[in-house]
Amino acid sequence: MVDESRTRARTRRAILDAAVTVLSKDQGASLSDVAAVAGVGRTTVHRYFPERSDLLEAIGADLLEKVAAATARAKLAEGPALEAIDRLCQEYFELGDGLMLMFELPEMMNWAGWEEETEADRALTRLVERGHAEGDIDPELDAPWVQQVLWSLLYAAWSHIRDGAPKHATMARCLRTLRKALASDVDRRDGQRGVGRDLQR
Amino acid sequence: MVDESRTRARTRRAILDAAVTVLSKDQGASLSDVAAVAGVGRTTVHRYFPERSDLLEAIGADLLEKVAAATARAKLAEGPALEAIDRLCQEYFELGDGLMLMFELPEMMNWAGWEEETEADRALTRLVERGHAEGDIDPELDAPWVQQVLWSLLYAAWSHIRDGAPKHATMARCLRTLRKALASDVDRRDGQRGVGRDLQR
DNA sequence: CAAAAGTGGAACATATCTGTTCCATAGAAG
DNA sequence: CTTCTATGGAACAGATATGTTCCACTTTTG
Repeated sequence: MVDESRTRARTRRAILDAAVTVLSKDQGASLSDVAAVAGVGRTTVHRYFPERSDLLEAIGADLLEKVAAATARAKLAEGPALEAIDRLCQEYFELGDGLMLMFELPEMMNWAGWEEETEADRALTRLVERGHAEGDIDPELDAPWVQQVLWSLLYAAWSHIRDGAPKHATMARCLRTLRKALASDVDRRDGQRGVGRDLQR
Repeated sequence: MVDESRTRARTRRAILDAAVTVLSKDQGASLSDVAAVAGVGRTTVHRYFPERSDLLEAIGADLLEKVAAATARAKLAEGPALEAIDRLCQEYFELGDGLMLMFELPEMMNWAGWEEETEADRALTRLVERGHAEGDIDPELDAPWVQQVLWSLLYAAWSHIRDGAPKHATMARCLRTLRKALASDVDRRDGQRGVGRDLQR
Protein backbone atom coordinates (compact mmCIF):
# COMPACT_ATOMS: atom_id res chain seq x y z
CA MET A 1 0.00 0.00 0.00
CA VAL A 2 3.03 2.22 0.29
CA ASP A 3 3.62 3.04 -3.35
CA GLU A 4 2.00 1.70 -6.48
CA SER A 5 2.94 2.07 -10.09
CA ARG A 6 0.77 4.61 -11.88
CA THR A 7 -0.96 1.92 -13.87
CA ARG A 8 -1.78 -0.07 -10.79
CA ALA A 9 -3.15 2.97 -9.03
CA ARG A 10 -5.34 3.76 -12.03
CA THR A 11 -6.74 0.24 -12.30
CA ARG A 12 -7.39 0.15 -8.62
CA ARG A 13 -9.35 3.37 -8.80
CA ALA A 14 -11.29 2.18 -11.83
CA ILE A 15 -12.37 -0.95 -9.99
CA LEU A 16 -13.25 0.96 -6.85
CA ASP A 17 -15.31 3.52 -8.73
CA ALA A 18 -17.03 0.90 -10.83
CA ALA A 19 -17.86 -1.05 -7.71
CA VAL A 20 -19.53 1.96 -6.13
CA THR A 21 -21.54 2.63 -9.27
CA VAL A 22 -22.61 -0.95 -9.78
CA LEU A 23 -23.28 -1.88 -6.18
CA SER A 24 -25.26 1.24 -5.48
CA LYS A 25 -27.66 0.12 -8.16
CA ASP A 26 -27.71 -3.56 -7.26
CA GLN A 27 -26.15 -4.62 -3.98
CA GLY A 28 -26.24 -8.23 -5.12
CA ALA A 29 -24.15 -7.56 -8.22
CA SER A 30 -21.41 -10.09 -8.91
CA LEU A 31 -17.74 -9.34 -9.27
CA SER A 32 -18.10 -10.03 -12.98
CA ASP A 33 -20.48 -7.11 -13.22
CA VAL A 34 -18.05 -4.88 -11.41
CA ALA A 35 -15.21 -6.03 -13.63
CA ALA A 36 -17.26 -5.42 -16.76
CA VAL A 37 -18.14 -1.86 -15.78
CA ALA A 38 -14.56 -1.20 -14.72
CA GLY A 39 -13.48 -2.38 -18.16
CA VAL A 40 -11.30 -5.01 -16.62
CA GLY A 41 -11.13 -8.81 -16.45
CA ARG A 42 -12.64 -10.60 -13.51
CA THR A 43 -9.23 -12.06 -12.79
CA THR A 44 -7.81 -8.60 -12.37
CA VAL A 45 -10.41 -7.70 -9.81
CA HIS A 46 -9.33 -10.70 -7.77
CA ARG A 47 -5.72 -9.67 -8.15
CA TYR A 48 -6.43 -6.36 -6.43
CA PHE A 49 -9.03 -7.58 -4.01
CA PRO A 50 -8.58 -11.30 -3.32
CA GLU A 51 -11.98 -11.68 -1.70
CA ARG A 52 -15.24 -9.87 -2.07
CA SER A 53 -14.93 -8.64 1.48
CA ASP A 54 -11.59 -7.04 0.63
CA LEU A 55 -13.25 -5.00 -2.07
CA LEU A 56 -16.04 -3.95 0.25
CA GLU A 57 -13.55 -3.03 2.90
CA ALA A 58 -11.59 -0.93 0.45
CA ILE A 59 -14.74 0.86 -0.62
CA GLY A 60 -15.53 1.53 3.01
CA ALA A 61 -12.12 2.95 3.69
CA ASP A 62 -12.28 5.06 0.56
CA LEU A 63 -15.68 6.40 1.52
CA LEU A 64 -14.49 7.12 5.01
CA GLU A 65 -11.72 9.27 3.60
CA LYS A 66 -14.13 11.12 1.37
CA VAL A 67 -16.45 11.80 4.27
CA ALA A 68 -13.53 13.06 6.31
CA ALA A 69 -12.42 15.34 3.49
CA ALA A 70 -15.94 16.65 2.95
CA THR A 71 -16.30 17.36 6.65
CA ALA A 72 -13.03 19.22 6.69
CA ARG A 73 -14.08 21.34 3.72
CA ALA A 74 -17.28 22.32 5.49
CA LYS A 75 -15.25 24.05 8.22
CA LEU A 76 -17.79 23.28 10.90
CA ALA A 77 -16.12 25.48 13.49
CA GLU A 78 -16.76 28.63 11.50
CA GLY A 79 -19.84 30.83 11.30
CA PRO A 80 -23.35 30.25 12.64
CA ALA A 81 -24.09 26.61 13.42
CA LEU A 82 -27.01 26.31 11.03
CA GLU A 83 -24.96 27.65 8.16
CA ALA A 84 -22.20 25.21 8.99
CA ILE A 85 -24.66 22.33 8.81
CA ASP A 86 -25.86 23.69 5.50
CA ARG A 87 -22.35 23.51 4.16
CA LEU A 88 -21.88 20.03 5.53
CA CYS A 89 -25.07 18.86 3.91
CA GLN A 90 -23.96 20.23 0.57
CA GLU A 91 -20.58 18.59 0.84
CA TYR A 92 -22.06 15.22 1.74
CA PHE A 93 -24.55 15.56 -1.07
CA GLU A 94 -21.67 15.46 -3.51
CA LEU A 95 -20.77 11.95 -2.40
CA GLY A 96 -23.57 10.80 -4.67
CA ASP A 97 -23.70 7.05 -5.19
CA GLY A 98 -21.25 6.52 -2.36
CA LEU A 99 -23.80 8.03 -0.04
CA MET A 100 -26.48 5.59 -1.13
CA LEU A 101 -24.07 2.69 -0.72
CA MET A 102 -23.61 3.44 2.94
CA PHE A 103 -27.32 3.01 3.42
CA GLU A 104 -28.06 0.23 1.04
CA LEU A 105 -25.12 -2.09 1.30
CA PRO A 106 -25.63 -4.23 4.37
CA GLU A 107 -21.99 -5.23 4.68
CA MET A 108 -21.08 -1.56 4.63
CA MET A 109 -23.03 -0.44 7.67
CA ASN A 110 -21.78 -3.34 9.79
CA TRP A 111 -18.21 -2.93 8.72
CA ALA A 112 -15.59 -2.07 11.26
CA GLY A 113 -14.62 1.44 10.18
CA TRP A 114 -18.06 2.83 10.98
CA GLU A 115 -18.31 1.38 14.42
CA GLU A 116 -15.77 3.59 16.04
CA GLU A 117 -16.44 7.28 16.25
CA THR A 118 -14.60 9.13 13.51
CA GLU A 119 -13.23 12.64 13.63
CA ALA A 120 -16.13 13.66 11.40
CA ASP A 121 -18.59 12.37 14.00
CA ARG A 122 -16.85 14.30 16.71
CA ALA A 123 -16.78 17.47 14.65
CA LEU A 124 -20.52 17.23 14.06
CA THR A 125 -21.14 16.58 17.73
CA ARG A 126 -19.12 19.65 18.65
CA LEU A 127 -21.02 21.67 16.09
CA VAL A 128 -24.41 20.61 17.41
CA GLU A 129 -23.38 21.38 20.95
CA ARG A 130 -22.15 24.77 19.87
CA GLY A 131 -25.48 25.30 18.14
CA HIS A 132 -27.24 24.47 21.36
CA ALA A 133 -25.07 26.82 23.36
CA GLU A 134 -25.49 29.67 20.90
CA GLY A 135 -29.22 29.10 20.70
CA ASP A 136 -29.24 28.29 16.97
CA ILE A 137 -30.12 24.61 17.15
CA ASP A 138 -33.20 23.14 18.75
CA PRO A 139 -32.09 22.02 22.21
CA GLU A 140 -34.40 19.04 22.08
CA LEU A 141 -32.48 17.48 19.21
CA ASP A 142 -29.23 15.92 20.35
CA ALA A 143 -26.19 15.27 18.21
CA PRO A 144 -26.84 11.61 17.35
CA TRP A 145 -30.36 12.39 16.21
CA VAL A 146 -29.22 15.37 14.19
CA GLN A 147 -26.75 13.09 12.48
CA GLN A 148 -29.48 10.58 11.69
CA VAL A 149 -31.67 13.31 10.28
CA LEU A 150 -28.89 14.75 8.19
CA TRP A 151 -28.07 11.44 6.56
CA SER A 152 -31.63 10.36 6.08
CA LEU A 153 -32.58 13.62 4.42
CA LEU A 154 -29.63 13.20 2.08
CA TYR A 155 -30.87 9.73 1.37
CA ALA A 156 -34.35 11.12 0.73
CA ALA A 157 -32.94 13.70 -1.66
CA TRP A 158 -30.99 11.18 -3.72
CA SER A 159 -33.92 8.77 -3.82
CA HIS A 160 -36.06 11.60 -5.07
CA ILE A 161 -33.52 12.42 -7.74
CA ARG A 162 -33.37 8.77 -8.76
CA ASP A 163 -37.11 8.98 -9.23
CA GLY A 164 -36.55 11.72 -11.77
CA ALA A 165 -36.72 14.88 -9.68
CA PRO A 166 -34.43 17.73 -10.76
CA LYS A 167 -31.17 17.68 -8.87
CA HIS A 168 -30.78 21.29 -7.96
CA ALA A 169 -34.34 21.95 -6.82
CA THR A 170 -34.29 18.79 -4.73
CA MET A 171 -31.09 19.82 -3.08
CA ALA A 172 -32.60 23.19 -2.25
CA ARG A 173 -35.65 21.57 -0.68
CA CYS A 174 -33.44 19.21 1.25
CA LEU A 175 -31.43 22.08 2.70
CA ARG A 176 -34.54 24.02 3.55
CA THR A 177 -36.11 21.04 5.25
CA LEU A 178 -33.01 20.32 7.27
CA ARG A 179 -32.56 23.91 8.32
CA LYS A 180 -36.15 24.29 9.48
CA ALA A 181 -36.09 20.98 11.30
CA LEU A 182 -32.98 21.81 13.26
CA ALA A 183 -33.56 25.50 13.91
CA SER A 184 -34.29 26.51 17.43
CA ASP A 185 -37.68 28.15 17.77
CA VAL A 186 -36.27 30.99 19.78
CA ASP A 187 -33.67 31.95 17.24
CA ARG A 188 -35.21 32.51 13.87
CA ARG A 189 -32.62 34.94 12.53
CA ASP A 190 -30.73 32.53 10.30
CA GLY A 191 -33.52 30.15 9.54
CA GLN A 192 -34.70 31.83 6.39
CA ARG A 193 -31.51 32.89 4.78
CA GLY A 194 -30.82 31.70 1.27
CA VAL A 195 -33.08 29.34 -0.59
CA GLY A 196 -36.27 30.81 -1.96
CA ARG A 197 -37.10 33.28 0.74
CA ASP A 198 -38.90 35.50 -1.74
CA LEU A 199 -41.19 32.69 -2.82
CA GLN A 200 -42.73 32.80 0.60
CA ARG A 201 -46.28 33.98 0.57
CA MET B 1 -56.44 -17.03 -2.59
CA VAL B 2 -60.21 -17.26 -2.24
CA ASP B 3 -60.48 -19.28 0.94
CA GLU B 4 -57.91 -21.20 2.92
CA SER B 5 -58.28 -23.67 5.70
CA ARG B 6 -57.49 -22.13 9.07
CA THR B 7 -54.30 -24.12 9.37
CA ARG B 8 -53.09 -23.02 5.98
CA ALA B 9 -53.84 -19.40 6.76
CA ARG B 10 -51.91 -19.64 10.02
CA THR B 11 -48.86 -21.26 8.43
CA ARG B 12 -48.92 -18.72 5.68
CA ARG B 13 -48.94 -15.86 8.16
CA ALA B 14 -46.17 -17.47 10.22
CA ILE B 15 -43.95 -17.66 7.16
CA LEU B 16 -44.77 -14.14 6.07
CA ASP B 17 -44.07 -12.68 9.50
CA ALA B 18 -40.89 -14.68 9.92
CA ALA B 19 -39.73 -13.52 6.51
CA VAL B 20 -40.21 -9.89 7.46
CA THR B 21 -38.34 -10.37 10.71
CA VAL B 22 -35.46 -12.28 9.19
CA LEU B 23 -35.07 -10.31 5.98
CA SER B 24 -35.19 -6.96 7.75
CA LYS B 25 -32.11 -8.04 9.65
CA ASP B 26 -30.31 -9.70 6.75
CA GLN B 27 -31.63 -9.15 3.27
CA GLY B 28 -29.46 -11.98 1.99
CA ALA B 29 -30.99 -14.53 4.35
CA SER B 30 -31.82 -17.88 2.79
CA LEU B 31 -35.21 -19.53 2.72
CA SER B 32 -33.87 -22.03 5.24
CA ASP B 33 -33.38 -19.19 7.68
CA VAL B 34 -36.90 -17.99 7.11
CA ALA B 35 -38.27 -21.50 7.52
CA ALA B 36 -36.33 -21.99 10.74
CA VAL B 37 -37.65 -18.79 12.30
CA ALA B 38 -41.16 -19.57 11.11
CA GLY B 39 -40.84 -22.93 12.83
CA VAL B 40 -41.53 -24.71 9.59
CA GLY B 41 -39.71 -26.98 7.16
CA ARG B 42 -38.01 -25.48 4.15
CA THR B 43 -40.20 -27.68 1.99
CA THR B 44 -43.29 -26.07 3.42
CA VAL B 45 -42.05 -22.62 2.54
CA HIS B 46 -41.73 -23.75 -1.04
CA ARG B 47 -45.20 -25.21 -0.90
CA TYR B 48 -46.66 -21.81 -0.10
CA PHE B 49 -44.27 -19.72 -2.17
CA PRO B 50 -42.82 -21.77 -5.02
CA GLU B 51 -40.08 -19.26 -5.76
CA ARG B 52 -38.28 -16.72 -3.68
CA SER B 53 -39.81 -13.98 -5.75
CA ASP B 54 -43.27 -15.25 -4.86
CA LEU B 55 -42.51 -14.82 -1.20
CA LEU B 56 -41.15 -11.34 -1.75
CA GLU B 57 -44.17 -10.44 -3.78
CA ALA B 58 -46.47 -11.68 -1.04
CA ILE B 59 -44.61 -9.64 1.54
CA GLY B 60 -44.97 -6.61 -0.68
CA ALA B 61 -48.68 -7.10 -1.07
CA ASP B 62 -49.08 -7.67 2.64
CA LEU B 63 -47.14 -4.53 3.43
CA LEU B 64 -49.17 -2.58 0.94
CA GLU B 65 -52.33 -3.59 2.76
CA LYS B 66 -50.88 -2.61 6.10
CA VAL B 67 -49.87 0.77 4.78
CA ALA B 68 -53.36 1.26 3.38
CA ALA B 69 -54.91 0.33 6.70
CA ALA B 70 -52.57 2.60 8.64
CA THR B 71 -53.36 5.47 6.30
CA ALA B 72 -57.06 4.91 6.74
CA ARG B 73 -56.72 4.90 10.51
CA ALA B 74 -54.92 8.25 10.40
CA LYS B 75 -58.04 9.90 8.95
CA LEU B 76 -56.06 12.40 6.93
CA ALA B 77 -59.07 14.42 5.96
CA GLU B 78 -59.80 15.43 9.52
CA GLY B 79 -58.35 18.22 11.64
CA PRO B 80 -55.37 20.51 10.96
CA ALA B 81 -53.03 19.20 8.30
CA LEU B 82 -49.97 19.06 10.53
CA GLU B 83 -51.81 17.06 13.13
CA ALA B 84 -53.00 14.68 10.47
CA ILE B 85 -49.42 14.11 9.35
CA ASP B 86 -48.48 13.54 12.97
CA ARG B 87 -51.06 10.79 13.18
CA LEU B 88 -49.91 9.29 9.92
CA CYS B 89 -46.31 9.26 11.07
CA GLN B 90 -47.29 7.47 14.26
CA GLU B 91 -49.32 4.90 12.37
CA TYR B 92 -46.51 4.19 9.94
CA PHE B 93 -44.07 3.99 12.80
CA GLU B 94 -45.95 0.94 14.04
CA LEU B 95 -45.06 -0.94 10.87
CA GLY B 96 -41.70 -1.57 12.49
CA ASP B 97 -39.56 -4.09 10.66
CA GLY B 98 -41.84 -3.96 7.65
CA LEU B 99 -40.95 -0.31 7.30
CA MET B 100 -37.25 -1.06 7.21
CA LEU B 101 -37.79 -3.80 4.66
CA MET B 102 -39.27 -1.36 2.19
CA PHE B 103 -36.05 0.59 2.33
CA GLU B 104 -33.52 -2.14 2.66
CA LEU B 105 -34.80 -4.91 0.47
CA PRO B 106 -33.82 -4.08 -3.09
CA GLU B 107 -36.39 -6.36 -4.68
CA MET B 108 -39.05 -4.64 -2.63
CA MET B 109 -38.59 -1.11 -3.89
CA ASN B 110 -38.51 -2.20 -7.52
CA TRP B 111 -41.52 -4.42 -7.14
CA ALA B 112 -44.61 -3.70 -9.16
CA GLY B 113 -47.07 -2.75 -6.42
CA TRP B 114 -45.11 0.36 -5.49
CA GLU B 115 -44.80 1.73 -8.95
CA GLU B 116 -48.40 2.69 -9.38
CA GLU B 117 -49.85 5.37 -7.16
CA THR B 118 -51.81 3.85 -4.31
CA GLU B 119 -54.80 5.31 -2.56
CA ALA B 120 -52.50 6.06 0.37
CA ASP B 121 -50.31 8.17 -1.92
CA ARG B 122 -53.29 10.07 -3.18
CA ALA B 123 -54.59 10.67 0.33
CA LEU B 124 -51.26 12.11 1.38
CA THR B 125 -51.12 14.29 -1.70
CA ARG B 126 -54.57 15.64 -0.94
CA LEU B 127 -53.52 16.28 2.63
CA VAL B 128 -50.42 18.20 1.64
CA GLU B 129 -52.37 20.28 -0.80
CA ARG B 130 -54.94 21.02 1.84
CA GLY B 131 -52.12 21.99 4.16
CA HIS B 132 -50.84 24.40 1.53
CA ALA B 133 -54.27 25.89 1.00
CA GLU B 134 -54.90 26.32 4.70
CA GLY B 135 -51.46 27.78 5.27
CA ASP B 136 -50.29 25.04 7.62
CA ILE B 137 -47.70 23.39 5.43
CA ASP B 138 -44.67 25.07 3.91
CA PRO B 139 -45.70 25.94 0.34
CA GLU B 140 -42.20 25.27 -0.92
CA LEU B 141 -42.42 21.59 -0.05
CA ASP B 142 -44.56 19.67 -2.50
CA ALA B 143 -46.31 16.39 -1.86
CA PRO B 144 -43.70 14.01 -3.30
CA TRP B 145 -40.97 15.61 -1.25
CA VAL B 146 -43.07 15.58 1.89
CA GLN B 147 -43.59 11.88 1.33
CA GLN B 148 -39.87 11.30 0.95
CA VAL B 149 -39.19 13.23 4.13
CA LEU B 150 -41.84 11.37 6.07
CA TRP B 151 -40.48 7.97 5.13
CA SER B 152 -36.86 8.87 5.54
CA LEU B 153 -37.43 10.30 9.00
CA LEU B 154 -39.22 7.11 9.96
CA TYR B 155 -36.24 5.23 8.64
CA ALA B 156 -33.95 7.47 10.67
CA ALA B 157 -36.00 6.85 13.79
CA TRP B 158 -35.90 3.08 13.47
CA SER B 159 -32.19 3.07 12.66
CA HIS B 160 -31.63 5.12 15.75
CA ILE B 161 -33.65 2.68 17.81
CA ARG B 162 -31.69 -0.22 16.36
CA ASP B 163 -28.58 1.56 17.58
CA GLY B 164 -29.95 1.37 21.07
CA ALA B 165 -31.87 4.63 21.42
CA PRO B 166 -35.03 4.50 23.52
CA LYS B 167 -38.11 3.94 21.41
CA HIS B 168 -40.48 6.47 22.82
CA ALA B 169 -38.09 9.38 23.04
CA THR B 170 -36.89 8.74 19.52
CA MET B 171 -40.42 8.70 18.23
CA ALA B 172 -41.07 12.02 19.95
CA ARG B 173 -38.00 13.57 18.36
CA CYS B 174 -39.00 12.18 15.01
CA LEU B 175 -42.45 13.75 15.22
CA ARG B 176 -41.03 17.04 16.38
CA THR B 177 -38.51 17.10 13.58
CA LEU B 178 -41.11 16.30 10.96
CA ARG B 179 -43.55 18.86 12.25
CA LYS B 180 -41.01 21.64 12.31
CA ALA B 181 -39.68 20.73 8.89
CA LEU B 182 -43.09 20.82 7.26
CA ALA B 183 -44.65 23.73 9.12
CA SER B 184 -45.28 26.86 7.18
CA ASP B 185 -43.38 29.81 8.60
CA VAL B 186 -46.44 31.98 8.55
CA ASP B 187 -48.55 29.62 10.54
CA ARG B 188 -46.89 28.69 13.78
CA ARG B 189 -50.01 27.94 15.78
CA ASP B 190 -49.81 24.17 15.68
CA GLY B 191 -46.08 23.81 15.47
CA GLN B 192 -45.48 23.48 19.17
CA ARG B 193 -48.40 21.44 20.32
CA GLY B 194 -47.75 18.19 22.10
CA VAL B 195 -44.33 16.71 22.53
CA GLY B 196 -42.09 18.25 25.12
CA ARG B 197 -43.17 21.83 24.91
CA ASP B 198 -42.32 22.38 28.57
CA LEU B 199 -38.77 21.23 28.07
CA GLN B 200 -38.19 24.28 25.94
CA ARG B 201 -35.77 26.69 27.52
C1' DC C 1 -62.35 -44.12 13.57
C1' DA C 2 -61.11 -43.26 8.78
C1' DA C 3 -60.16 -40.24 5.02
C1' DA C 4 -58.04 -36.13 3.78
C1' DA C 5 -55.08 -32.30 4.47
C1' DG C 6 -50.91 -30.58 5.91
C1' DT C 7 -46.19 -31.29 7.14
C1' DG C 8 -40.98 -32.50 7.68
C1' DG C 9 -36.92 -34.42 6.00
C1' DA C 10 -33.88 -36.74 2.93
C1' DA C 11 -32.16 -36.91 -1.53
C1' DC C 12 -31.27 -35.02 -5.75
C1' DA C 13 -30.48 -31.84 -9.73
C1' DT C 14 -29.12 -27.31 -11.05
C1' DA C 15 -27.48 -22.72 -11.28
C1' DT C 16 -24.52 -19.17 -9.86
C1' DC C 17 -20.92 -16.94 -7.69
C1' DT C 18 -16.48 -17.33 -5.72
C1' DG C 19 -11.74 -18.03 -5.66
C1' DT C 20 -7.57 -20.25 -7.95
C1' DT C 21 -4.19 -21.59 -11.41
C1' DC C 22 -1.86 -21.16 -15.64
C1' DC C 23 -0.37 -19.17 -19.79
C1' DA C 24 -0.02 -16.16 -23.70
C1' DT C 25 0.17 -11.41 -24.74
C1' DA C 26 -0.07 -6.32 -24.59
C1' DG C 27 1.99 -2.34 -22.83
C1' DA C 28 5.18 0.38 -19.98
C1' DA C 29 9.90 1.39 -18.61
C1' DG C 30 14.70 0.99 -18.86
C1' DC D 1 14.81 -3.08 -28.30
C1' DT D 2 14.39 -5.75 -24.42
C1' DT D 3 12.86 -6.67 -19.95
C1' DC D 4 9.43 -6.68 -16.64
C1' DT D 5 4.87 -5.47 -15.16
C1' DA D 6 0.15 -5.88 -15.65
C1' DT D 7 -3.57 -8.00 -17.86
C1' DG D 8 -7.30 -11.10 -19.99
C1' DG D 9 -9.23 -15.46 -20.63
C1' DA D 10 -9.90 -20.28 -20.15
C1' DA D 11 -10.42 -23.92 -17.16
C1' DC D 12 -11.26 -25.80 -12.82
C1' DA D 13 -12.86 -26.71 -7.92
C1' DG D 14 -15.81 -25.67 -4.22
C1' DA D 15 -19.52 -23.62 -1.75
C1' DT D 16 -24.16 -22.24 -1.27
C1' DA D 17 -28.92 -21.45 -2.33
C1' DT D 18 -32.67 -22.83 -5.10
C1' DG D 19 -36.22 -25.70 -6.55
C1' DT D 20 -38.14 -30.55 -7.01
C1' DT D 21 -39.59 -35.18 -5.83
C1' DC D 22 -40.94 -38.67 -2.85
C1' DC D 23 -42.42 -40.84 1.30
C1' DA D 24 -43.55 -41.44 6.07
C1' DC D 25 -45.78 -39.11 9.80
C1' DT D 26 -49.10 -36.12 12.26
C1' DT D 27 -53.11 -33.41 12.68
C1' DT D 28 -57.40 -31.97 11.38
C1' DT D 29 -61.93 -32.94 9.87
C1' DG D 30 -66.01 -35.41 8.62
